[in-house]
Amino acid sequence: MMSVPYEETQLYKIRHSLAHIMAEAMLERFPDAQIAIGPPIEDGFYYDFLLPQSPSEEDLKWVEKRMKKIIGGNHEFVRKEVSPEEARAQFGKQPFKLELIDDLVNGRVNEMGEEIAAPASTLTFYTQSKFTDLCRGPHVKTTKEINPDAFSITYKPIAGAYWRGDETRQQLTRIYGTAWETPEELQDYLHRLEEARKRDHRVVGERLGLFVIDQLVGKGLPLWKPKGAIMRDTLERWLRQVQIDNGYSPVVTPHIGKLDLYKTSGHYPYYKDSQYTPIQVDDEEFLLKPMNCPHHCMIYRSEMRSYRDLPLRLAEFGTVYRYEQSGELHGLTRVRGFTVDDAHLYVTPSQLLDEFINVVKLIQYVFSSLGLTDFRARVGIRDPKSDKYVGSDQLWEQATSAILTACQQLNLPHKVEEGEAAFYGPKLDFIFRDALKREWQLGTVQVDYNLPQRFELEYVDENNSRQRPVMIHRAPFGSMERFIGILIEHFAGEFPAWLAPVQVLMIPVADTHNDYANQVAAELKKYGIRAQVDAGKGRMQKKIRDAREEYIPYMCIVGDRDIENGTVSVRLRTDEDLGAMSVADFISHVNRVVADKAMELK
RNA sequence: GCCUAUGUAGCUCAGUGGUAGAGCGCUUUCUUGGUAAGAAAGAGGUCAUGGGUUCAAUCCCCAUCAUAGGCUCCA
Repeated sequence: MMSVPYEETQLYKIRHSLAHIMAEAMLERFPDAQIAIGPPIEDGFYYDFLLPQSPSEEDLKWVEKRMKKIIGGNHEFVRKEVSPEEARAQFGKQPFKLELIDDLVNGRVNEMGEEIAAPASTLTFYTQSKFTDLCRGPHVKTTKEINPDAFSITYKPIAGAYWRGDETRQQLTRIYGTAWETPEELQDYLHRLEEARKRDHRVVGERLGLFVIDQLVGKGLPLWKPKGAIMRDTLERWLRQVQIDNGYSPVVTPHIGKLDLYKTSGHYPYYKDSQYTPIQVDDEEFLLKPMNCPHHCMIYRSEMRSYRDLPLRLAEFGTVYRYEQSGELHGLTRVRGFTVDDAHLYVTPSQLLDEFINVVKLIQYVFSSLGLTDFRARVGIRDPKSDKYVGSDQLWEQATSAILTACQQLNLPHKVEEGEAAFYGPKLDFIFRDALKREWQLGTVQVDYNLPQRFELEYVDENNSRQRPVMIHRAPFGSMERFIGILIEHFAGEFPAWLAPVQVLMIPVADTHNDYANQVAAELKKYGIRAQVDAGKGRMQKKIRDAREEYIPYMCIVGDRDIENGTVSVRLRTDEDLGAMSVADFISHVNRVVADKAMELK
């Protein structure tokens, strides 16, 4: 299917034009405002302003109303080519625009900060109604093409944004808008946002009792409650076994290490700002472990290695601590203490490609077992303009080409992106799209020639000469916290049975049936099924309702009939009624669904 | 870290310049009910924290902390 690039669509023009209309209305409300840029984005547009005071809700409502009025005026968007001098004259009181003009005329960057090929000798203006903007277009012909009831600028609070995305420069006020061709599409979009809010893992996690973040413990330091911990443990045990089956060796390392360890690894100067301050004890300094790699390298180095020992695959669910900036913390997806499903593979150069391919296959297996099928691969390479990377060009070439070759051999569609590499090597990331089509970076595989060098890792080859191994870093989940956060949102709390914290809830019809319910639950537990009895007060209808709201996959209603026949009456969280079945049949049913990691409960 | 907003019971949220309320949840009692909320009573709050204004502050002002939406960042 051929698709038209976004830049050429009508929707793009509508959104771009609305950005200009918003700027016009804003200048009426705030005549002293300085205007920066206002591009279309996914789902809408924004415009950045420097304002004397921040706009209130009333201001935004006024502006939105005024925008509808401007649209109703049926104004033309008039394009005009101008010389740099004319442009400067027009925007004499708009310093941001003057800077943009300078950058265009001097052939530096365009309004989005992208490098441009040649200096611009002419610039273009677009004018609608009483507003003229420096802009390359395209726009709608007239405001008639815009449906005044298909956009909103009050759907989202105003935001702060740095001029040119540079944190050392001025902070502007950004107003976001969303815009569509029809009011129905707008409603649909707002509805989707509402849905996303409802499945927010912070909300669902609280409601289902999975985890809690308490400020007395510290920001970004989640506490796993019993129901969350059992999920996490289930995932961890499964992945650990999968890894053991694939030749990985579990290891365990401490939560702190001497500062010198990270100086040796080279991590310390690079990530100084995002680490907890070192702990001083006697004459030594320790760091809360920000990554597991150095510890694993020391395990490698603790013995003389032969080429026969390689690949050596060291795996650890290693908890690390990173001092993320406070504004970046977010529920479970961005935290300060988290557990990486980490492994480091030490391989000979000739094993690199095969091992890399095996790692990717393992990650694919892990994702597909969880029913996560919608993901893409991204190859992150160096940003040629940055000097933050270590290692020789030759090693970078080698590593990059190994990754690209692996992608080709695996037939893995991938996109190469500059500047996405780690400081020590290129990487392959798996970007997952959840049920709401939002993208999340999950698994990552990285090739590293740097750490083996820094730790002087060696093995003895066939000719009895010492060689340097290559290292592969990999984490299919990324981190347990982030991964579970994403699973919560993807499944909206309705986990497949094998992951559900409570798999079966026994609901006695009356409390005279509690004994039987307890007896059946004990039997289920014997077979490894996570079963609970709701022996509390209240009617069974209420208990069914509560179980539904907790998304418990199986409800077993038991009363006189079931006691008489030795059955359970099974109701699914999908409201489907499986009717009465013997306890033995139910156990084998649940065990099959759990063993298959099936998405369906039937 | 920066911009903006918010902070009242375990949760969701009303409310007021004269020291507080609802629903859900929790406890107890009554109800023993076959597939989405039975009834009643009770417990529970230094109104985020610290200052200031005031005869009087949960409410107004300032600071701090936390949270949210963004920006920047993300080994």
